[in-house]
Amino acid sequence: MIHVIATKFGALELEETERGVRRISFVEGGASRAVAPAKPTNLEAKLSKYFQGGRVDFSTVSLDLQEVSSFQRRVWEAAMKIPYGEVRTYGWIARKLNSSPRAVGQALKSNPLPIVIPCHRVVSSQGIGGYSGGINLKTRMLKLEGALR
DNA sequence: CTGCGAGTCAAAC
DNA sequence: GTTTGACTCGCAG
Repeated sequence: MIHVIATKFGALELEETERGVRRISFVEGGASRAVAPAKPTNLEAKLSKYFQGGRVDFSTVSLDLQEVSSFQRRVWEAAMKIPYGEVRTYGWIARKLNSSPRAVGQALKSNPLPIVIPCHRVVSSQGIGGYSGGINLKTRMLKLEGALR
């Protein structure tokens, strides 16, 4: 089941199964393709609330992750523990997992569930760091959460 | 302050 | 086997 919803950061494509959300991606070309679902799912309701600036807890959302390495899973789980409005550094996660900052970045890059897995809350110790959806997007989401000075 | 080198480790080649 | 990062730390200029 695939839905496209409109947000102020562009259209968002969601793929959900009976087991949970499988994939989230930002869609090129803005919100024109957005379709209002007849019956918004729990996840869609949370996402629209989030993009309206609401403090949303995604930790209860059920996930349907496809085959991934155990390392990726550990990094994503660590990222989901970062509270709303706060940030951590790549090095912070690396030390927690006995890994290295670059490896953490690699795992976050392949995150299939932006926002639900808040990879945008992971920043570099020297600056904003990177983001697979574009640094611009990362910055705006952190501002939305009030996590940026 | 800025720039460079080395350390690091999972993934990609 | 080698190279490449969404990094970090330390140390020169």
